[in-house]
Amino acid sequence: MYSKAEENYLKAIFKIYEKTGKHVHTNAIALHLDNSAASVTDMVQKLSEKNLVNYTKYKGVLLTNEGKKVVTGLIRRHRLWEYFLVNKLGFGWDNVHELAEELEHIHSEELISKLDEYLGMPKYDPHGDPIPNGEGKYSMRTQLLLSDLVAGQMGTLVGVGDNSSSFLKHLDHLKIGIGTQIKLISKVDFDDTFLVEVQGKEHNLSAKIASNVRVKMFDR
Amino acid sequence: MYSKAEENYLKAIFKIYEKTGKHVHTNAIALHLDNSAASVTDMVQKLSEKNLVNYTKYKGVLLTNEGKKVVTGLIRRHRLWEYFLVNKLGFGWDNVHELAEELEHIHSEELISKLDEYLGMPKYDPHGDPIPNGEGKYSMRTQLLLSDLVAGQMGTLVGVGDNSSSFLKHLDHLKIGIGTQIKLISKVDFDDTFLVEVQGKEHNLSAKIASNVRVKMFDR
DNA sequence: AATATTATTGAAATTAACCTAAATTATTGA
DNA sequence: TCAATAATTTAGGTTAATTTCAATAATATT
Repeated sequence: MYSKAEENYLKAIFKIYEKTGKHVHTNAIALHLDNSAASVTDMVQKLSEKNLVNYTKYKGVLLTNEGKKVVTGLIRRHRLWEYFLVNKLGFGWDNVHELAEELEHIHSEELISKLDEYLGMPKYDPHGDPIPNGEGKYSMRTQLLLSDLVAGQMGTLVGVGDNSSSFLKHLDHLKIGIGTQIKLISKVDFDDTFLVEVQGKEHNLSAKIASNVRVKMFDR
Repeated sequence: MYSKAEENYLKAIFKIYEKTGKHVHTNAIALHLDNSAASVTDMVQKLSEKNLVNYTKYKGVLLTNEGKKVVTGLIRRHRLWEYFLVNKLGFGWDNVHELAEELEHIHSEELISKLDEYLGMPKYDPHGDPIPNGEGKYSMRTQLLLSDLVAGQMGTLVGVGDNSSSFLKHLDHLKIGIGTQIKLISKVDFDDTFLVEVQGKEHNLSAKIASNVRVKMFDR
């Protein structure tokens, strides 16, 4: 199996690639992992040796299929543990990331498939992110950003774009969570904020918040 | 916090001390952990620096109170995870040791107290071993070895002295587990075996098995 | 195209956890 | 009691994952 360090590099590469869709530069990885660029070069060469990434000097890396498989496994474990921590042990959704980060490095296939079954094979984690199945497949929901709605439209919150504790705590405070129904009353151009209605109450949300809330439109 | 390696050394020292009750020699630890004696000396000196053991050159080590506290925490985590794996996820009792060995190194106090609560604060793990509470206290049951019973006496199996997979699988095969009632019919001096009755069936158990089965006598 | 900026690399050093081989100390049994 | 044997420690290395720092390559700016 791969070491914790290797796995964390692969995850970082995956995450950065998700945003940019281009070759992932060593510097970007160094920034993300708070490591020196020199360490990253070392590790990236090692990962390339093991055929987990394709590496071109000065250009950056891309995950190979093998590398993607490793990352999908990590994400599956991470999100299943988050689901367990929140829905069985009663942790808050703002509080489980670090623990899942440790638990995901336990590799037993049997453990994960039994945990999956015990949890009822959930499709989404507590932040609305999809949980890959045993084969690495996961469903993407058609979803929009709250900031992309048109005034008057209504949606159900299905995910958040940022899992930072401070953001999630803020949502908790507003009594907004997964499943909450949100109606966009209007966009306020003047200060680029969003007037919404949640459970009968009006709130004024910043653009930063609105662009980190993912909603699903009602089927009609 | 302490590293995995340090914790494993402390656990080994604890286990060996449990059996012998004397200073724990370098070689005994090396044997237990399958390390070289020289590595053990290194680590033991480090643990001594950190006041987790008292170390006398050429004589061996004893755990300090601090060291004992660390070990009790490890045992608590290990046994709670075993309980979870067996009673929630459906693992067999012969199959959980290695996984618990990994899970026990996750240090979150919140995780363990929430897990404990979720499990209903169990007092014994799936092998009948006591689970220390948050303060490190645990109850010892008055228990006997099956091999110490007198012919005709009956007891309930409450624990096993060996958690090896092969031993536990053998017990499974005989349909003997925690809670099983066992009656000693007679000791067979000739070949040092034990004739017992379990659920209406007679079995002839070796001395090795009988001395690794712990029973509690019926209260009358 | 020349220069400035940013990214990448190589070399040398560090730390934790190991190892082997050699030296030292303890034990024991003739 | 003292020499042989066993156990332990020391000394000196190895490996994985880091770091820092200086040199070099690629890219961007004027």
